[in-house]
Amino acid sequence: MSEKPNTRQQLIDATMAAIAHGGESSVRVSAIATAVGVKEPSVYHFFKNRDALVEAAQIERYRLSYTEMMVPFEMAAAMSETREEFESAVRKVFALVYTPERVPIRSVRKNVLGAAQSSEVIAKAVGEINHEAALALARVMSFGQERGWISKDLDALALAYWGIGQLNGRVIAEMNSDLVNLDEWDKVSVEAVLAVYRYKAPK
Amino acid sequence: MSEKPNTRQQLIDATMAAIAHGGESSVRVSAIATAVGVKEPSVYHFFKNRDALVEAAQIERYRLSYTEMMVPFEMAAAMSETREEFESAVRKVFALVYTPERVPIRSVRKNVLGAAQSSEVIAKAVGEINHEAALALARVMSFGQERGWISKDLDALALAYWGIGQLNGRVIAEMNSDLVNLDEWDKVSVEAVLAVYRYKAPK
Amino acid sequence: MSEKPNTRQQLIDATMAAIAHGGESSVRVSAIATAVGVKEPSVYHFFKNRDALVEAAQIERYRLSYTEMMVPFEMAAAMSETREEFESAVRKVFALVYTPERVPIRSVRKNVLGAAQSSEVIAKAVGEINHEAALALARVMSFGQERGWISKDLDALALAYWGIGQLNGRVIAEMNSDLVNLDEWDKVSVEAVLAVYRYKAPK
Amino acid sequence: MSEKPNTRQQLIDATMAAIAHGGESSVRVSAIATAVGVKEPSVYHFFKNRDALVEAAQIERYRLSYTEMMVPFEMAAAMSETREEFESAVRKVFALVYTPERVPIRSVRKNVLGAAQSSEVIAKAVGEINHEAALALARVMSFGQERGWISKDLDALALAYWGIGQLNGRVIAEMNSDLVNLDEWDKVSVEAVLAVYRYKAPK
DNA sequence: CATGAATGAGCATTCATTCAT
DNA sequence: AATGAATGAATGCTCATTCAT
Repeated sequence: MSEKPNTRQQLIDATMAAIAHGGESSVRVSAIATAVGVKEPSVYHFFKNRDALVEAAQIERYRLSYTEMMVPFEMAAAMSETREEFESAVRKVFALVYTPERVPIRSVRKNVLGAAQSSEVIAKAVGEINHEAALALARVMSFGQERGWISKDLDALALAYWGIGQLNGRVIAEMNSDLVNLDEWDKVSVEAVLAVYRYKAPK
Repeated sequence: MSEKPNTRQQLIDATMAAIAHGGESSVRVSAIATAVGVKEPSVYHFFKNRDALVEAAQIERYRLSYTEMMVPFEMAAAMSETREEFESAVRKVFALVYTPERVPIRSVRKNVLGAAQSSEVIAKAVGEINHEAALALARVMSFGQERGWISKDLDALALAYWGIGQLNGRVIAEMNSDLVNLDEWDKVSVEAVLAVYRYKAPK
Repeated sequence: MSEKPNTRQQLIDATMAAIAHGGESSVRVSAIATAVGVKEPSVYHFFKNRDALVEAAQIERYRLSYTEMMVPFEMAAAMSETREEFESAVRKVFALVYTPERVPIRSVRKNVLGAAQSSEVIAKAVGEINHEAALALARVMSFGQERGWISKDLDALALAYWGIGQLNGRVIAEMNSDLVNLDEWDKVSVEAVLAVYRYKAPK
Repeated sequence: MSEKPNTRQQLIDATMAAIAHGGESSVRVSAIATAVGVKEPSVYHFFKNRDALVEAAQIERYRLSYTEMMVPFEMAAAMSETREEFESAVRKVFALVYTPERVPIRSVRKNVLGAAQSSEVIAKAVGEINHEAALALARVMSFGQERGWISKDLDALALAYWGIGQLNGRVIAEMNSDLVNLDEWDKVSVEAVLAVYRYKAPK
């Protein structure tokens, strides 16, 4: 009893798949329509034009890449009682995030980020999503600062943005996973995170 | 002795400019030809097709974005004598790199990185360039490790890749420069770098 | 009730005319579209590409060249009662077929036959059309054999193919109609046909 | 010591091969040049333009297809002493000509014939070659007529043209060699030839 | 909601040919 | 005899988009 056509969502899904496959500019309205099993003009019932469709898909892609990622961090922090537990939680979250299965998710972000350059709308949406995520993470940072687990000499929001940036930095290493030892990279990253949390400003 | 036509290089230059202006998909073979002062068919004398031209240009763009960046770091390290001098050098290099004028350079990299997803050729070239840069940086890391300025408990190459990744992480903050304080972000980043250099593995 | 656009057939017709005029390679998609009164892209709405259009037209040309030719033979044979009448009918049919007005029709066939060499699709279609015609003619041959007007020592289908081949053989003479007496050629051909019908295998 | 470049002949050979492969219109000057190991401009040293090259190749193709074929017939006839020997010789020659190895040769002719339609020059050359062959064959016919082996009621030249036409007629059967029994076809053809040689005009 | 038919607006690409070297 | 570089002249084809049904 769930035979809803829901053509609109299917179009977005097909577009997301197309983008994942060949990049934004490889999206063909005709191909999307065919993939969903409708004809081209139907696409225009749901989206003003090709760009609107692509934007919707890109934003959806970016959003999905986050929701899968931020939740555990908030939870892990909330459940910690001591600095040791907190640090252990941080390590676990990063171990989870740096898992091979997450590579395509980062790939998505790398891609949408590139697309943002030529689309105001996407850039704006991406910025908002990033900020939303950063704010959520900043709350965790503040929580840690209050507990004394994170240095109060650093700005919580900046810390959050920087933390998210860690993930983006990994894509470069991932592109040469045969040349760099990703485990070592992860170690550097996690230790850097923990080290900076412990940072003390010189008097 | 500057009368060489060198049409090929001019075509690449014009394409680089076009990409910088409107993105990869905005490149028009005819426009490139016109810009260089030749006719379209001549483009095909030097490049198999439009894609080959765009690839050559993207790779060149990426390469240029690095050469402007890596040199000072190597020099700064080589001139240090003490840990204090080294750390001071690191701070200066990052201050230089995180300068507003460098934003467009990172933007280029973000962009080519996105393009790499749909082009094997570009992905390969980008990977190679990254690795070349990472190797150069790894030499600096090793140098620092020998001097005792950088922890020997971390892999030099991983440290290098991670260091380069810092720059990529900044683009996310740069997209919301009105919401995050970039100076704070830079502080987090630099302190993280220095902190991780000083890392000591637990016994 | 003649308001049907039937653009597809019109495109084939225009292409047939174009081929007849300047050969297969003279076909211009734009010219065809203009002739039919539509724009170029519409051509691609009905045919995958130029080649598909040309193929369709060539096959149609070949098919038409036959339908104009086979019918009378079947009728003539069916109406004969005696060997004399049959032979007289054969002479009349050949007289009709070898008429100067038929030269262009043979020319079409010669032409399509040449085209078949570089197109699998055309070759296949031509083969089928030939066979269809040969089968029809073979029925006439069998009919004649049953009546005792045609030798049973020869294969009906081979006779049919050979009979059709007579027409193809004439094109060579037609190319030098100033040097050969075509009436004499026709006489040889018809007498050969009748003579072979009367063939008796040696004991 | 036979290292003559003889580029000209090589160009013709390469062109003949190209035509055999994809038809006249598939000939690309660049491809021909590459095949021979020179650059395009060199082609223009030897031929005024592409058409001149193609014509030379087509005529060569057609000529070659004949020289391989006519000689044995003349010889066979000249060596006969009686009608029985002559008929036996005719059978042998046709058996030789209708051999599977000759199929591609007829294919060449079918092809050049098609090409002749769009080129005056080729048409003229083909006509001349045909006529030359027909004249040679007509001499054999006359020889047979003098000996009383061939009906004097038929024109020698027409007989010659018709005889050559037999070969052209076979191509249609050859295109469906899986559907027609070519041996039967050959039988029809040879018996028709011999029967027409024995033709007697009604008084 | 859906689509067959049609099109405006480009654009990449091919290819024969020339010419200075 | 050969060629690197360049080009004039087309031409096939793509693709987003519209609209009547």
